[in-house]
Amino acid sequence: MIPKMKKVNLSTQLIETITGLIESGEWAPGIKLPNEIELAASFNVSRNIMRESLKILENFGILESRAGIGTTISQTAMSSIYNMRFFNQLKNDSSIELIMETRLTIEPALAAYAAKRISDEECEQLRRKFSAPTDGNFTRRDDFDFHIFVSKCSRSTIMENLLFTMLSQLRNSEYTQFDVHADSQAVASSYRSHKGIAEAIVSHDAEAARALMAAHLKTRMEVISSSYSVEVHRKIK
Amino acid sequence: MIPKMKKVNLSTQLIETITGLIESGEWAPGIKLPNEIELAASFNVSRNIMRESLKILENFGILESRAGIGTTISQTAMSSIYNMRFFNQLKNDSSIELIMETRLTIEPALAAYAAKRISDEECEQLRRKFSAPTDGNFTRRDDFDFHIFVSKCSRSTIMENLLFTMLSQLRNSEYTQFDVHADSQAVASSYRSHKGIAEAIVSHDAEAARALMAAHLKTRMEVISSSYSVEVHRKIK
DNA sequence: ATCGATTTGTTCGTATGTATT
DNA sequence: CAATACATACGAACAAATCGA
Repeated sequence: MIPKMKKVNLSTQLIETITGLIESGEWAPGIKLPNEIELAASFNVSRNIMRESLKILENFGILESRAGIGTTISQTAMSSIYNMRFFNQLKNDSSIELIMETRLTIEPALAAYAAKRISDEECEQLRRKFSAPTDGNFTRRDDFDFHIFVSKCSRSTIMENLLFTMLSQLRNSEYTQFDVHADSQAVASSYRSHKGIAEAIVSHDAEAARALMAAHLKTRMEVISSSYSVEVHRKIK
Repeated sequence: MIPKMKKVNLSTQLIETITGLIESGEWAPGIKLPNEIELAASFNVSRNIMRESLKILENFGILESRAGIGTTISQTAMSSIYNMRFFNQLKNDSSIELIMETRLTIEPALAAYAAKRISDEECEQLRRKFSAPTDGNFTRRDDFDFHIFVSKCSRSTIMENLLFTMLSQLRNSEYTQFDVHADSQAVASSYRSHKGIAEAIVSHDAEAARALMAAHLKTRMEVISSSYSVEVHRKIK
């Protein structure tokens, strides 16, 4: 098995070089960069490659380009670089433990906010989900949908988006094959947990929703870590 | 006052068009795209513009390009698109209320994890911070540093990075001028809170650290919302 | 208000390296 | 090994935006 090195292309190298220059303080926020042609020359690449890199950095909010003016280093460059690193970490290096730990922190709060802020229409939707007889047809997709629905009712969009991103990671990860729902007993247990949480939310009982969600996630974490302690330590994707 | 419309350039439009095609299902994950020349022709742009857009989408993990093979839509395209949207929201549209609500959820947990996982060396650093006489010289920067330091000790890097990003937002926002630290009484109060949290952490008392951090943030939120109820509703930046 | 200088935005043509067959 | 298909990269040019004289 070959390590499968990915050859980094020029623009990726350039991006790292430039962010390094900014972090080291050599390129300070606010200063104006040389024009693209000079930049390309000094980095010894073509203007097109230079532009690709600048575009990506602009996309992250690190640089700002305006026609006729030039390119400047954003005043918020430092925080944008952290933004970028956060994004890349979330995309590539999130272990299942980290994700579950984060879920355990934010989801009980999301359930509590949902109980306080859910609309009447959303209550109706939530009731319908659990009135229909779902005998054995409870899938992992239903699981994701439930957690996402609750988070939407919370109106706390930062955490909602974070949860969505993490759940998408889990959905795409190797971990899915070890999902507790493979076990039919766990399926039924999970379904009951969801039903309990939903009831707490529609009756606007924030503290009950919080406690039930915390208990639900703790149970799932224990099942995962006890059954698959080895595999779980592997990184996602 | 002119609305200051920024002309969207071609690659930005292209990115939106392509993500739209993927979200609508027209371009499904896994399928191979036509080569760059054909793509550029069908979108009626030049190859360089096409490449700039593809590069950015590749950077977000939505597309995958390999020389000699072609460009394919990533299997994780859907979650990557959400990732991208989350990132953009966090970067541009986070209100102070949302940020503070999120901080109130994650920071007590981070303090608790820090109490459990802090190293001896970090304990020493934390003690030093509060043994020195900081008579009146407690700045907003110290405030940020304290919260960041605690989050680093938690070893929960997802929440740590999220917090860092949010604090950077606050630091760069208009809100800084309304900061509670303008009030010297609040400065002293905030410093005492930090000291108490630090003591709980170095003595590995997780629940005390959690409770003190929660109380600290709640106090600050109340000060902010009572004193500056109008301004606070404005978006950041 | 026009003109010219500067700089990014955009396009085309061409050459090179890499992977598949 | 050769042919093919493709992304990667480079260079030169024109268009459009901005600013200052």
